[in-house]
Amino acid sequence: MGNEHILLDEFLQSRNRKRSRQREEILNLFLSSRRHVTVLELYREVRKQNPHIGFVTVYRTLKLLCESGLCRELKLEDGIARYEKQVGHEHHDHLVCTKCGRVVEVVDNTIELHQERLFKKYGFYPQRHRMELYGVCKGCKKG
Amino acid sequence: MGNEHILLDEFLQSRNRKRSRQREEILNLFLSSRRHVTVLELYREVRKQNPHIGFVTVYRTLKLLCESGLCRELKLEDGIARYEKQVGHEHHDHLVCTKCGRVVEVVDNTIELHQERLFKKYGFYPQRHRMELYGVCKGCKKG
DNA sequence: GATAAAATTGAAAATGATTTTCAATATCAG
DNA sequence: CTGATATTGAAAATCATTTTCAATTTTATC
Repeated sequence: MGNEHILLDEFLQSRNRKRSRQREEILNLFLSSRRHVTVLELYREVRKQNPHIGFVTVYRTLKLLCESGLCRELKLEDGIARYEKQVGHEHHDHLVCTKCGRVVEVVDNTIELHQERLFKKYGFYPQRHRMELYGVCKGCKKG
Repeated sequence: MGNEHILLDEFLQSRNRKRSRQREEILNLFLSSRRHVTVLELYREVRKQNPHIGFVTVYRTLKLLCESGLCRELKLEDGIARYEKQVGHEHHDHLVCTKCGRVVEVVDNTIELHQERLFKKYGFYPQRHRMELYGVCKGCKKG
């Protein structure tokens, strides 16, 4: 059993919630799916393996994974929720190709620093931020 | 007639589209409404003045104003479209209070510069970006 | 000014992602 | 094992937004 399963179990325990076969399977497929997966994409994977698991359960499990800290929800311009693994992944922002949809994860420490300064400047207690850069990637510029 | 009405008319002309009483009224109320107005908020204003103007017309007119460059659509974490005047407003990002919903417009040239660098670094042609900072404002920290 | 072609309007219905409902089923502490 | 409690899944509800379409308005042209 992978580390993530242990973390999920601990989370469930701590909240008086229960394990289930479905959650195990969905977590497994989530972990082996591509980054920035949508609910529908993951559901299709799940259904291949176990057609008895419902769409709503995938939805709910992804939300649960976000609560547990294993997963992070990402909403780009199209407004559709995408989910990315959190464990073993540092904070990062996203660079998105508006032609092919490719998503690159980026970090810039100077930007991070200046974001903190903006919070301070306006007297805000910082919680989180979102930064997305939209452009056309190398491949799509040529094509 | 304000400058914005002239700009809208020119835009409509250039696209073989037509002026209308509704568009005039909606533009007026949009211009005098608070920044970051939602469709519903603006619709309520519109209805006060002219109950015959429909909800969908307000929707469509705001989209039209965005096309014309008079207006910019903004989607924060809640996913509800908000609209802000573009004319006479420089580019800016948003600092949002997660308690009271207050929105502050911010600019940081260093951040802008480093965003450009990120585009360059990954070989992207830059189109636009979105940056939102979420925290708790001074007033809400005390309360 | 009249007119015809084309765009706009508004009410209702459709859409599409997400959430809720609820009865049946599964989990787990004791 | 058992009862209390959580989860499941199908269907229905939600909610912002978009589309449809017949009636109306606008505007270019006569």
